Amino acid sequence: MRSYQQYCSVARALDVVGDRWVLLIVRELLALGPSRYSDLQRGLPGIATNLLVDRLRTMEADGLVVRREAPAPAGSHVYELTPRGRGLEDVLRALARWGVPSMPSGPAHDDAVQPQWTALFAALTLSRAMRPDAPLTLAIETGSESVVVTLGADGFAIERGSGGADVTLRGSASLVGGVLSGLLTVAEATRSGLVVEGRSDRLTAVLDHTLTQNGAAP
Amino acid sequence: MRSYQQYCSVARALDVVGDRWVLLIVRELLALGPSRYSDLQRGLPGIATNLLVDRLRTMEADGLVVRREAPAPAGSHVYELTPRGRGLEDVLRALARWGVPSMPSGPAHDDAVQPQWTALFAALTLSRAMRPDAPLTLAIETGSESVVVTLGADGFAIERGSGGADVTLRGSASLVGGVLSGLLTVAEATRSGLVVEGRSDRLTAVLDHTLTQNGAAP
DNA sequence: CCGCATCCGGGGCGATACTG
DNA sequence: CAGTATCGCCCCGGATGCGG
Repeated sequence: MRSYQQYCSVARALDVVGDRWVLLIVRELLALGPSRYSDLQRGLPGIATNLLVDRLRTMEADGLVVRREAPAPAGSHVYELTPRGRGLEDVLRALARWGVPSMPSGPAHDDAVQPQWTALFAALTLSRAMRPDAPLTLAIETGSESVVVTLGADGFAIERGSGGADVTLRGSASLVGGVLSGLLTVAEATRSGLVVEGRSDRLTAVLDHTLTQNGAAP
Repeated sequence: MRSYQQYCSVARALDVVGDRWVLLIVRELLALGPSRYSDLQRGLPGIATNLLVDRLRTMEADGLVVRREAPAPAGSHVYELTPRGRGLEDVLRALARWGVPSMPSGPAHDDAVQPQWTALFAALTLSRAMRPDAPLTLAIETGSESVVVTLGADGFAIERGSGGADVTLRGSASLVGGVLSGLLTVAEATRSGLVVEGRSDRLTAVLDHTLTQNGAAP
């Protein structure tokens, strides 16, 4: 991106992350951790292949990602966030929160829907409210795919699959998102077709804690 | 901006604020309040006139700004943030913080430098640490222009000029910014040429409070 | 002078095809 | 699987013009 040439930390930040797709690439890497090129393509429907490569190269030069040899047997390599790149978590959290009012309308007919996006929203907004001693695993199933989020006070992890979670949320992405953002209560969403399995009490406890935290502290 | 067409609140947010210059326009309106077209041009060196109009129209359609008749005698009109637009304060705060590591190098030879940018940084990062009963007015003089920031627990205000503030910071933007971001102590910056006048003790108290708040809270 | 509108050149971006 | 190459378009930047 062309620099704004302004000695302002906001402008400087945008010089690096203001380019199209950059923050969404960070989103994918933050959600799913070290990822291969094709994994990123899956999570970024609509991106052109040349742009994905371009962005990854630039982000590597800017110190946001590193390209490493893949672990274990795979002969390929993976892209991974650096600490500097992970520092964008606060930016993504702010954007994710600000974007909430545009979500209740539901996905347009040609919008892509992927569960790790909802999972990351949960991780970004709920992780801060976790008790240090009681992590929570949450399965999110929107459409045919599903992921499991592990929420802890010290961070989070998201993995594809649906292995034994404490709670499972199954239904349309807007219902699941509505519950996670506090716009809908679990009871309301259930009435609208959301399926909740497992320890729903633990989920509502975290949601309540998050809401009071945001409502009380200015 | 072309939509990402992803049902993700981050992508939705970027559909609205991801266009070039949009967040910097928000920065200017957040810093200086209702502004005329030419005021915005002053604060956004490098923007083309057609782009500024384009962005303002789009932002108006998206509900970020409103165009009002100018108050008092002026026959013109002003642009003002809506509550939705002001909601981007958290996004700007996160970006401003993330951009700090790119500031100590100082402005490049053709970088623009304007005091309200430094003032907004101070407002965004320090306002949260203010005691409810003790607002602080801070004059910032970098180069020939100067502004006064009023920091309160409930918000902030920035005005051009230099009328009687509690504290005055005069010097290069990187020294002033270094102190405000906590990278330099007042003593260190003073040794490097920063001039501090007035109640520097009240400034250091707020800075200390901010640092401990960010250092302690996870 | 302020607040735009118009025009034009260049580059970023999007879609597809192709290759090691 | 992980990119490279190509092409067309539209966004962006810079300049100029113009009405109130």
